[in-house]
Amino acid sequence: MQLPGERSKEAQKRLSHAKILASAAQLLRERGIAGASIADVMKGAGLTVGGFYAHFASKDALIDATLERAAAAIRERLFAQVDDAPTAERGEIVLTRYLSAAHRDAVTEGCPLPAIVGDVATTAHVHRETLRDQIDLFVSELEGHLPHGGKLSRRVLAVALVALMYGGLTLARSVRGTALSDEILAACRALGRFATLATRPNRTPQD
Amino acid sequence: MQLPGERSKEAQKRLSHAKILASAAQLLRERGIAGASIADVMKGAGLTVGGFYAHFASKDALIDATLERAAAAIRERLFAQVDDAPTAERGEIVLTRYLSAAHRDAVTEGCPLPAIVGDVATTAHVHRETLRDQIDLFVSELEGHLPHGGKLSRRVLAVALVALMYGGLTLARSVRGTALSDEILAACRALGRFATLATRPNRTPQD
DNA sequence: TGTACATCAGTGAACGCGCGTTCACTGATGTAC
DNA sequence: TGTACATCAGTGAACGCGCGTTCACTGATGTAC
Repeated sequence: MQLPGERSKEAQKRLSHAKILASAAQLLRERGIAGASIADVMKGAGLTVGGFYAHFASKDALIDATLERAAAAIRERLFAQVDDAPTAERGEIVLTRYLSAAHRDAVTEGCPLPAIVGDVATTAHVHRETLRDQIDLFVSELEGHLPHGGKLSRRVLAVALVALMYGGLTLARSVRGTALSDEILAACRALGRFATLATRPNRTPQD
Repeated sequence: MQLPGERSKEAQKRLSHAKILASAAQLLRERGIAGASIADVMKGAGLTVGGFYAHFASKDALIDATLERAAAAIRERLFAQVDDAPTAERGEIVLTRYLSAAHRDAVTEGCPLPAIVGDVATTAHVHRETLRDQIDLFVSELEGHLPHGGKLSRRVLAVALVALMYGGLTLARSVRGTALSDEILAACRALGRFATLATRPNRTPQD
């Protein structure tokens, strides 16, 4: 007999699937595509290598699924409660969260872009479409939180800010532990703040 | 007898060394660290694998040397003749060159950062110091071409612009062939232009 | 100038290693009657 | 309810592959006398 929520064969598999994705999400962000080996991902899920292919058709499929998942997770955290703030400040809030020392240091819980984009730009072309979709989602959601009426259109500003955030965070992580790392985060926050606020200098916030 | 400029044993070795570095510079930028295998680098130099270790102590040493070389080369091209332009326009010139479709597409002759930074941020920690030095050189040289008196200090603006350029170019390459790719370049140019020009709105260019 | 020896850049096969993927097998769960 | 069979998630060894690195060897160049 099967109580709802108890382990049936199906439920057990779904649980394993979730564990694999969670393990992959951590390892992918921490070590990149090549560094997140299937053996390590499965070990992190409490399973062994061979079982992987009952859940995913290939490593590529896992990476795509993990990228989508991790990107959705960071979006949720970045934009959480942003609507509580006045429109004019929302962009800066997102920017400050993304370009924080906390985000730089908490690699396994953060944005997956730094671990993915470089490889996709060079050799991992298979993930281009998935990546494009996730960048689009990020840009669109950010755009929705930016004020109208700046000198740069909301779309242009959103696209440029995503590039600035990605670039700043990735550069800061690449020189982690040096003074330059903190400097990069601070400078990108400053430029971003300047762009989100000063683009609409003669306007009264109105919502 | 040995004419100057003729092939002595030493000169021959120096020539091979240069060929290896040139081949590595191409492959590194095109395929990243992992994609630039020693066998392929040596083949590109017209040599075979085993000879590599007469020139470099390890692959890591090759990557460091190549990164320095390629970074110096792109700096030279980016800042070429910039001094001929008025101070106020110099930042924008560099920005426009870096964030051009031509630079995005000519991967093997371009900036090495997109091929390197992501890996150094995740697993290739050995190259952190070399990378830091090259970022520093890039920032310093850019700073020297920015005007005084903006709302952001020259240093802050230079650091942020490097992050914006790196981020924009790498993102644009990662989604190469899509409409988003061109959009990213254009948006980053727009933000960069806005920051370099509009930061000093009430000043007369004076040099 | 000629000869014998030393040097060493470059060759190419071999090494150990970690990877993604495959596959015969196991054993708990699910189904048929 | 009990029994025989089917299913299939997960195991763990094995595969072929490409990698960085090593090493015995080659042969042209350089040196000593």
